[in-house]
Amino acid sequence: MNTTIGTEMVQIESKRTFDQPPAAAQTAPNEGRGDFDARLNRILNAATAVIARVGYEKASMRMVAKEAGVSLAGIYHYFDSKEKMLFLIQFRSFNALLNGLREKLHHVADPVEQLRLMVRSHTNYFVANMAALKVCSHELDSLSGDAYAETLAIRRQYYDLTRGIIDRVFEKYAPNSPADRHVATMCLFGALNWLYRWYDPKRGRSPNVLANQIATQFLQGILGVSPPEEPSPPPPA
Amino acid sequence: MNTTIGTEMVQIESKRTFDQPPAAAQTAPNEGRGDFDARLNRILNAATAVIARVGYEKASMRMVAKEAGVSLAGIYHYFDSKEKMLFLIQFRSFNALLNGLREKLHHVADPVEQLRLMVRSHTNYFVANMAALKVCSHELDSLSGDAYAETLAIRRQYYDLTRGIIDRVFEKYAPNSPADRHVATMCLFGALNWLYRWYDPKRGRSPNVLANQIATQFLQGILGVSPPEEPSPPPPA
DNA sequence: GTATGTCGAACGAACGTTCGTTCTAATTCA
DNA sequence: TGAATTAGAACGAACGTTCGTTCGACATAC
Repeated sequence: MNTTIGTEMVQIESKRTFDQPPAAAQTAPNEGRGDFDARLNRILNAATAVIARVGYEKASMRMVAKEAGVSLAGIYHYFDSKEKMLFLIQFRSFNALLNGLREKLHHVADPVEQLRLMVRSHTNYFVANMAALKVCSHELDSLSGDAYAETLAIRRQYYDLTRGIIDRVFEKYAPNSPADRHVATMCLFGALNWLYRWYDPKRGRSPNVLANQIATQFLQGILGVSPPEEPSPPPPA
Repeated sequence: MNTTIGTEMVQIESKRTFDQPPAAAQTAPNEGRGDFDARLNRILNAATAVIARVGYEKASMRMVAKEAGVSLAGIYHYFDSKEKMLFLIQFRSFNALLNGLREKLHHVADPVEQLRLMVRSHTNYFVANMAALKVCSHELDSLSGDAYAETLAIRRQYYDLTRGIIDRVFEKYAPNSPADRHVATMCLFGALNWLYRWYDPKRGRSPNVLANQIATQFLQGILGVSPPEEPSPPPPA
């Protein structure tokens, strides 16, 4: 099915199949789908909140049903299983994260600025979707089989995208650094993925200040000197 | 009860109470305790392995019993409950980590060297006790009530110890840095606690090289320049 | 216009399984 | 013998999932 995530469309499998062209499926061609999607999103959001609160294993389908205001059996009209439900949550988030970053990177060429962008993008998405990103960070191994492989593939793309930026930063500004690029990348992911354990946007520094410090620390850490500061307003958009 | 962890002794509560002096507790004064402790450790190690493998909620007491080669009911002679068992695992690890670091810090005065020591100590403990530290990093919220509060208190001590080092690094080498000390500290913990997700000592760089890179990146990150390198061999032990 | 048929959506109830924990009786060891 | 410790059966509770049914909106037939 086509589900809107942020601004991009991604293919997501749900229970509904579209082997037949959906032309004459409904009299009101969009109203039926709207109902379906609205309810799907409501359940997914409820599930995300519950899983973020108590963890995947402790989160029961009954809790999700209560939080979503839906019957227990009603949930199974949208997912085959609890595991597929978790898969959808993670898949949607990782896709949004990945596609959002890809799009933004087109407007920036310098690798240092790209890395700042990556950190800012990740932090902002985290602040806007705390529960979802907590589920993504904490329940990485709760899937198995094909579902796990599929999320792993997306995470791998996100890693490769970030790793490429870091490689270019090294190449351009510290080509002779002995630092292991993989270790450096995972340190950055560690700092970012650990956010869900401690960062509260309502109590701490603003997301932008936080992102700036993380990015600056990381860049100084691998380059050994203060990297060029953010150039005053970017060239005409 | 007194249980040996690494080289230090820590107070740990288990099922056995010592309201009575343990003098005449057993005919063989040390052999009985040895049996008890050996079996306790065997069960704890088995539980650590199982929980690290499948997670706390999915880890059943039956799995632990099988892994330890003990009957299901037999486990409950050593713990009141599954939660107390997890508590003991975390409590022992955090205590070992904390006391190990405290002891080592006595031999070093410069805060930069102290921080390198902290990273090396943490990394080495991780490599030597991968399953335990995975359980400590991943199951932080699986406890509740008093057990949670108690582990939180130890973690707080570990944070304070590290935070103090970082504060002194700033004070001595970059007193005017606008960086938030708390954010800096949590970035370091993020990089360290994320290790269990990706680092395999058998496949990647050696623990010492890894620790060096993490420490150097962090120090450069907050100081903006390469910090003084490790002084050649330490003074006579 | 009304009755009939169809289909997806949603429901409460129940299924079989597994969980943490407890009970009881047998066994072990000094 | 007697105290300590075991294994295995059994408990109630909670789990994910399925079942048979009902509801309501729309299409068709008369």
